[in-house]
Amino acid sequence: MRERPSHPVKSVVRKATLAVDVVVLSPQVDSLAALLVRTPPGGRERWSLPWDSLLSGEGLEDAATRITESALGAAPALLEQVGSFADTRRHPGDADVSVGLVALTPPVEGALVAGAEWFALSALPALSPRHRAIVDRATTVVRQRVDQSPLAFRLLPPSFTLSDLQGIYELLLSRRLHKASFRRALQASYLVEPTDEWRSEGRGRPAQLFRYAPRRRRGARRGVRFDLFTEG
Amino acid sequence: MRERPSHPVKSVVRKATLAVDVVVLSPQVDSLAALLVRTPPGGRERWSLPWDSLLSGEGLEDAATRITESALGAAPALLEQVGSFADTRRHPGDADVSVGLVALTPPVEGALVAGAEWFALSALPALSPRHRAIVDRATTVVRQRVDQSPLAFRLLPPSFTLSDLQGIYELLLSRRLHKASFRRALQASYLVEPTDEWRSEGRGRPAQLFRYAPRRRRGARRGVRFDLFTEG
DNA sequence: GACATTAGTGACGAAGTGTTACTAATTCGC
DNA sequence: GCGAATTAGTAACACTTCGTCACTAATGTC
Repeated sequence: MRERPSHPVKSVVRKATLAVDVVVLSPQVDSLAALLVRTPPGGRERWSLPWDSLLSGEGLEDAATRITESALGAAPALLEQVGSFADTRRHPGDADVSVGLVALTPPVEGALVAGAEWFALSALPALSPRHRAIVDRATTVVRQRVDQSPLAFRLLPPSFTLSDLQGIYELLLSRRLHKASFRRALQASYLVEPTDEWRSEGRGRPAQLFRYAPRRRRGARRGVRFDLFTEG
Repeated sequence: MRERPSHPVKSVVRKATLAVDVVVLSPQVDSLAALLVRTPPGGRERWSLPWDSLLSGEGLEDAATRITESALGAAPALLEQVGSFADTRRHPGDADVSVGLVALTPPVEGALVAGAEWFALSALPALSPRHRAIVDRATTVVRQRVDQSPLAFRLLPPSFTLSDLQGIYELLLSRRLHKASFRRALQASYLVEPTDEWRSEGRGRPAQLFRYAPRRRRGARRGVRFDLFTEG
């Protein structure tokens, strides 16, 4: 049995080098894309996630917002933590500890900051092992939370068609969804409301535009589901 | 400051004081309980979560295991990260950054380490604001993951009755479940298998003992559910 | 033996889900 | 102009899942 000092030896909190690493995601033409920044010459990889140290007194989400702005030129629409990492996988700045966050943003109009570029998630360049792990964790977390958090709506402009929305869900889950089922479930959820605008994309029938307008629903109160213990 | 000759100054990763804070949970008589340790005299609160700094080269889960052992006298059955915290809420060791983890353990036989004690989650003593936030986050995370991860089974001994299991789910979700529905869903999940032992608790019909023995199921592949956007 | 107590199951109606097949409104090619 | 192609949107059916009720089963207590 280990012994605790029975006395006021106030233990000192050790210091560690700490990085905040952000996976900025946005929908591209036909895939989800992550924003990477070019690394200074001399590093092992040419690209990395946007990252920085935590400034003193700064919260994690504040730092992630600042880091996103410095690479994207705009603040993200939503931030979520995806986990912390302190194992031996190498960080581009050799940080002892990384806090990983995922930032979501709809397609951005303005130009990116110099040195930043979008890469499809399925075609990322080489990243440091820790950054690679953070990206993988981010995609897992996004997939897990997509139906408990309005993630998909943060990847779209304020008004969107239901086909747009379904497309985002399909990107996030990387599988096809059935149109009728998707709309019926959406209807039942009271998450969107129709606007009186319609959009014509060229061919095909014009689509009605909707906006995200969640109404408080009475609690679901479902039983346990013993869902996907399938650790994918 | 580290410099690379002939090149732009490589930004230095700042140091921060870092703590690993563990919420150790175990089922007590009729509630979930968290393990707290007595703080050295002089602090603002008399109790805190078990915590420590990260030793150099140590992974977060390794640290959490070590910290749990030092308060519980045994390793936890399961660990999960619940989030990191760097806001202004006070930590008992004034750490800049906390990484919070939740540790699950079935009722432990041996004695606790001196200075450690179980408290029902619903009747915790005063904790530092950051520790309070970590506990709250831990209960939320546990509730969210209870049907995606075999959390409940880690709070039980290797063999258990289905009523035991249902009781754990009710503790974790803090609501009553219906017996028939619970068993039907469990049946469909192929997560447990019966042993040939039975347990008689005194009154009532004896119950068959089961063990956790998940069989790989074919993927569920359900549509999107637009579930609980009800941020509790 | 009557009763209380806990374990375990069958079955019914309601709600939810996957799918097919349809109608609607537009552009394109001719 | 007109049919084919294309995209949007919906009705309806079969089937599954879920909440609930009502029951049977096996033990201890009096």
